Amino acid sequence: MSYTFVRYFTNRMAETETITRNQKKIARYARAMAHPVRVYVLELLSRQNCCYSGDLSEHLPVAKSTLSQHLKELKEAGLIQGEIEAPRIRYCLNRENWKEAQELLKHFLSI
Amino acid sequence: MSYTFVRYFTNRMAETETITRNQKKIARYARAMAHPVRVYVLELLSRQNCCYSGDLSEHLPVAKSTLSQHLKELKEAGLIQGEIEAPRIRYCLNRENWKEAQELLKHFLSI
DNA sequence: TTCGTATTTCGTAAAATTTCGAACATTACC
DNA sequence: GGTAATGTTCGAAATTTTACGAAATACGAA
Repeated sequence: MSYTFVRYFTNRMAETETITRNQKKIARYARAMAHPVRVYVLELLSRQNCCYSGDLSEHLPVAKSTLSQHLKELKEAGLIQGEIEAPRIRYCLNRENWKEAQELLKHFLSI
Repeated sequence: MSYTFVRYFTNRMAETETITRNQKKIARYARAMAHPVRVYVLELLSRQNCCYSGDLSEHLPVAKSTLSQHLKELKEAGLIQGEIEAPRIRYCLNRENWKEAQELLKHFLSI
């Protein structure tokens, strides 16, 4: 059970605050997924390992600067990471955090 | 497999628009879950069937009007519903839409 | 009918999100 | 050193979100 790697306070409310750390994390990840463009990007990245901003820009109906903004937010949420490669930047999922988001959200949805 | 009740365009991109209907739905549900208070409420409701606004208000560190606003957003997202009962209002999950959210998000997270 | 309880809606304000085009960075190649 | 290719950051504007207290609503009970 991979769940054992994430501690859940949700059942015991084992913290002073009524809203737990995990609930805040869930909200944070959900916020990152709260835009169609970002859902599209995450879905693409979890299917094919990596992609370039240009690939996305070709298909998505938003300005490059807008796309860049969304990528920045996914990066700030910890869900993706970008590696500079020549004139381009290669974006990949941040597997570790993606896994945490999976576990937290799936658990949250399964209660 | 309950998945058969939700059609996924995510693999085939079977629509004219690059962003699919389901990706928009996922973003919409994620947005509803994008605040700690709303995560708390959803988690409580999926654990115990129903609750009253007052119960929540007692525990959460927000003004009643703020809580009411969050409940309204969950209602607008289709995730909860409120039934008038005496002077109070009893909030429950909207099981049908909650199930859709579960299926869409879990599938999205499992790709 | 008047009062108290439970909760929402309104008005308002601050902060965050979303979007775009223009300007700026970085590197590869003549 | 120029120039093209690929992206990001900046500046600005519109919209949305979040939050609160005060006022309004709805209803049961005295």
